[in-house]
Amino acid sequence: MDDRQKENNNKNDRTKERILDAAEALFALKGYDAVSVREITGAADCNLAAVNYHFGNKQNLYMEVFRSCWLPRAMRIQECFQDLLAANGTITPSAIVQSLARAFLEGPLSEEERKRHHQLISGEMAKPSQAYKLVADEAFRPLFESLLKDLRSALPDDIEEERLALNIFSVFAMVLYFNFARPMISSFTGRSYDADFKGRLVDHIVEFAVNGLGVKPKETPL
Amino acid sequence: MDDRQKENNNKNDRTKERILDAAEALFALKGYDAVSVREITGAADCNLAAVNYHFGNKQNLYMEVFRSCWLPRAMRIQECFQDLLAANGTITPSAIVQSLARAFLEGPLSEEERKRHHQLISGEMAKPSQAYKLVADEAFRPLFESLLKDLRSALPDDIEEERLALNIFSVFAMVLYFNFARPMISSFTGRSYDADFKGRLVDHIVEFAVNGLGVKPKETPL
DNA sequence: GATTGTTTTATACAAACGTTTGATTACTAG
DNA sequence: CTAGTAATCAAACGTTTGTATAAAACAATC
Repeated sequence: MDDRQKENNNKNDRTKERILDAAEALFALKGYDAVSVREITGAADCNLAAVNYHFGNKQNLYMEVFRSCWLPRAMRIQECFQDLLAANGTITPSAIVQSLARAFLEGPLSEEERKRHHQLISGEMAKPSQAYKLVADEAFRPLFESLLKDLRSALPDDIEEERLALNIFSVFAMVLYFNFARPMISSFTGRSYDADFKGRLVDHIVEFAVNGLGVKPKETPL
Repeated sequence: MDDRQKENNNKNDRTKERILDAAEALFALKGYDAVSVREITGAADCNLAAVNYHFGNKQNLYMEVFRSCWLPRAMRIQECFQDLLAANGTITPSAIVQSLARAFLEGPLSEEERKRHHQLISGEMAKPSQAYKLVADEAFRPLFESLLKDLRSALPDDIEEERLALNIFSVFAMVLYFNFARPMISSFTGRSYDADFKGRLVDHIVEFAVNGLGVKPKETPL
């Protein structure tokens, strides 16, 4: 019974996963409306009707891309952040910011994955659909809460809650912007996003944000 | 001759401008591919063929929206920034950041205009088209250069060029993110984007960024 | 008032869209 | 081998898409 089910799923998922992969790549590249079902099934090398058979309709396929492609990757990034932070020993503001920046900029994703990941969410933030709620609830909110907790423990107790939130958003802003605005940043600085430059960016983000937090907690033992 | 020309243009531009306005609103709301020519001409209350008559095709209309709607507004924002900065007297880092943040967050645009403006450029950064080059060359680059010059004069001479650029990007990151991610920020903080909150955001950006710049120039006369 | 050039109109077109259908193939279970 | 289920396929559905066309309406000049 188990074997039957498993083999069955494997067979089913063969084209189903090819469709998901092709759909994700195309949706990331051109956006939902600019991609046709024929384009997707063409890239996935399967029949036109396969999308409706496996996913019901185009919208469901789009949602499924976020559910089973985007979210797991977001989880991997977040786990990478947690690991980096844990490996850092004590939880200081600079350790938090650095772990976050590294997880996003040079984290577990391949360059191709990072591009897809970032382009998908860019499209969704520019023009939110149903997928936005999914992503906000399952990825953004938990990461936000986790950062809130970490930062609260690393900063003096008398800091107000709203200021804490704004600080987190500001760090987010930099991390996401340095991913989001890659073309512009590369063009204006004349530097490509190689390992060197990404390391430089991480250093900058850490320095800028740690100063920006505006408090000198225990991490400066002077 | 003048009158004839003028009246002629007025007549012509009547529907032409209605189309531009409707197109901008719809493109901002739903993105290029999700908007049909029929939808636009319907909203502009004119004939279907008017788009092709006045603009040649849909793509040209989209470009014209950026050329004659978006760019002038970007100029107004930038002028507002220059005015605020000039009114501030001496050019200090905090004056620069504050002027920039205020120009973008509470600047010359109405709330509706700001929404359109930001949504149009979000879509273009998420999936760049020909319009991106126009916007980068005519708006982003000049503002960037202008900020570079101002900041250079307000910071010590020994600061390296790349660091200066990264600082500008970081300030940009915050200013744009606090516009870009409004839904998320409102949802997570429970605050709506009223005058109060926007003032709070400006203060936060200034404080965070000025500390982030990490140097204590003449503006702290202590 | 006829003429000329410009704008608007109704209509048509082929192409592309998402989705449905019914036949056909592949595979499993009895 | 046969019955039955799941997956694939070619073909077609009815809409909607962007664009083209040719006639009508309009405005200004002579």
